[in-house]
Amino acid sequence: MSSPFNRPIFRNEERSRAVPDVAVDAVLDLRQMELEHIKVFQFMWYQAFRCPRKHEKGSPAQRQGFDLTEYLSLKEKYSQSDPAAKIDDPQNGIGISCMAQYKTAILHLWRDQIHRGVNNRSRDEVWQNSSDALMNMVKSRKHRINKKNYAEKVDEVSAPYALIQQHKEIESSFFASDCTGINRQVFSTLRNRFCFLMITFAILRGESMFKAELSDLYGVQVQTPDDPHPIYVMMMQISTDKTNQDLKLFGRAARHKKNLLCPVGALAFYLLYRFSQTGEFESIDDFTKNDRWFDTKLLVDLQQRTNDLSRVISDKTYSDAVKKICKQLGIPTQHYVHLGRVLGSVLAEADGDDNELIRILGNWDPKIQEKAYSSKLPMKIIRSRAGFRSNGGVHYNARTIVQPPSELLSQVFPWVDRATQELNAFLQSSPAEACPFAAVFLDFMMKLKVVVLQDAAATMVLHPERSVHQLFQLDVFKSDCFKAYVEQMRQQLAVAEDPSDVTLQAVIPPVVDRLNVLSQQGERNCQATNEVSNQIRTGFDSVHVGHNLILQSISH
DNA sequence: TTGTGAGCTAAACGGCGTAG
DNA sequence: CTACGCCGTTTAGCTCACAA
Repeated sequence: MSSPFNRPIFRNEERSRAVPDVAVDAVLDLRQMELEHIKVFQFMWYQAFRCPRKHEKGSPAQRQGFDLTEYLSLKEKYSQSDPAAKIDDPQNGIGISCMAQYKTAILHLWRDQIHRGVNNRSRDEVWQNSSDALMNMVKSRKHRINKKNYAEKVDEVSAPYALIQQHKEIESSFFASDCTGINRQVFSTLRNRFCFLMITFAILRGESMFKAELSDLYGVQVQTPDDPHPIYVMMMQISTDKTNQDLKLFGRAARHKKNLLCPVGALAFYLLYRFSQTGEFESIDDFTKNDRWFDTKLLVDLQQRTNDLSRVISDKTYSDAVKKICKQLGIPTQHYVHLGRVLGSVLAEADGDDNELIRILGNWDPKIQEKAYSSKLPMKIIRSRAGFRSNGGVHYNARTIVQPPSELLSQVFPWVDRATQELNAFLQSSPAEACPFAAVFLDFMMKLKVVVLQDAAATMVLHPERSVHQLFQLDVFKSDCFKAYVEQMRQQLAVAEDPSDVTLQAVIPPVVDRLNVLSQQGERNCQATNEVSNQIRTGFDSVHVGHNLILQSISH
């Protein structure tokens, strides 16, 4: 990990080749002089207006720091622009975070100079308002520059929605069904799949996984008197994490209801295969010596044949795998290592889990979750504002499930199909290009086609007086096909008038589950089983029995 | 007493490259 | 093909001081 602050900054005077620190290096040009406001401002001004640096293809990476030539040409350029007019934004510039890092490095340097007695200026004489104004300018210009460059919007709004729809596909891709023969991908796919599921369902950070050791794992079995089956929870101690002061943090995940999504099962598979390849514990028969196995990492690399199982794998290893899959599935996202954490949090929110609990599971400081991860999908209130009960109950909205015939669909927004095809063809032929938000928008328009027809048909059925409106004089609504569709809608809506049908149907599967479980429990609950079964049978026999009775039966 | 922003810093990301 | 290093840049997210 390259970071400006992973070592003492100004300990050594000489510049070591091993120092990767960008901000520090940039500031190096200031080190030989006594810091004072003008120098600092010029330095920051240059940073604010220079081009972001990229790797030159083919040439070795070269550290740049303060480029005097570039500074002078920038100065020339901006001195010519009309001083009365607002200063132009650069085509593209570094962001506020980078500026903030420079500022931090400068203030460190200033303190260091004070400490060494080579500078006696106050902070205000080094960092003045004009420098702060520069910072504010960089901060506020981001939006303008994005707008001007037509920056992708995908991460701001849409990514979580796409994730919810596709997380099962992500899992299957990790499992890589083509790993049937002897294949060196097998190990890494099993490892990455476990990593993904664990991060998702325990809402972890990637690095908690990378740094975890086998000796951080243990399990807890929980069973309340009402539980027919125990819940087995896998616990992972997190001893090093972003910030954890003196607190010990945990990753927690239970065996998942769905076999394929189970992180504990994924771990079991991964370890089975790994041990079969490494034979690592076969030679350790003495678990009384901690030093013999405590350093063994949970996630290891077998590819490089370093045989060092205490080595932390690089985050890139995992993120590249995730990236590949996202690309393959056409998932618009900027998160890779973080994908599972985002996805886990978003899924929990969509399931209506309490935000406080999400924070606890994700080991989050309050407010960070809302700020950084919330899908902006508070489902409870959204359901309630859409006219449905906000807690409990099933979601039932009859008009939304009557699928319109394709003949009608093709007449609404006819351009969408063509545009989608063209976009797909474009993405296929030039995978390097990415316009994810276009795909998301087209997907939305596809859905709106259906909405148009469903709501129009429902209007015809429920509010026929509105059929005289100009809107409904459009060709599509005049066709026989549409009239047939309206009839279909009429039937569906008529059926749905009887809510007990709906609720009863929704309740049946859990009831059957419960019945099966009870009968498996045998004698212990024999009496209760009969009682419940009888009540439920009565429920099925009579149409008039509401779902309350059944729910009652279930909860007893 | 609770909420908030500045400050700081670790983690993540992206694009290049190399080794096995 | 996987793994991972390097460099530049952005994001995540905690702590603390201070305001409301």
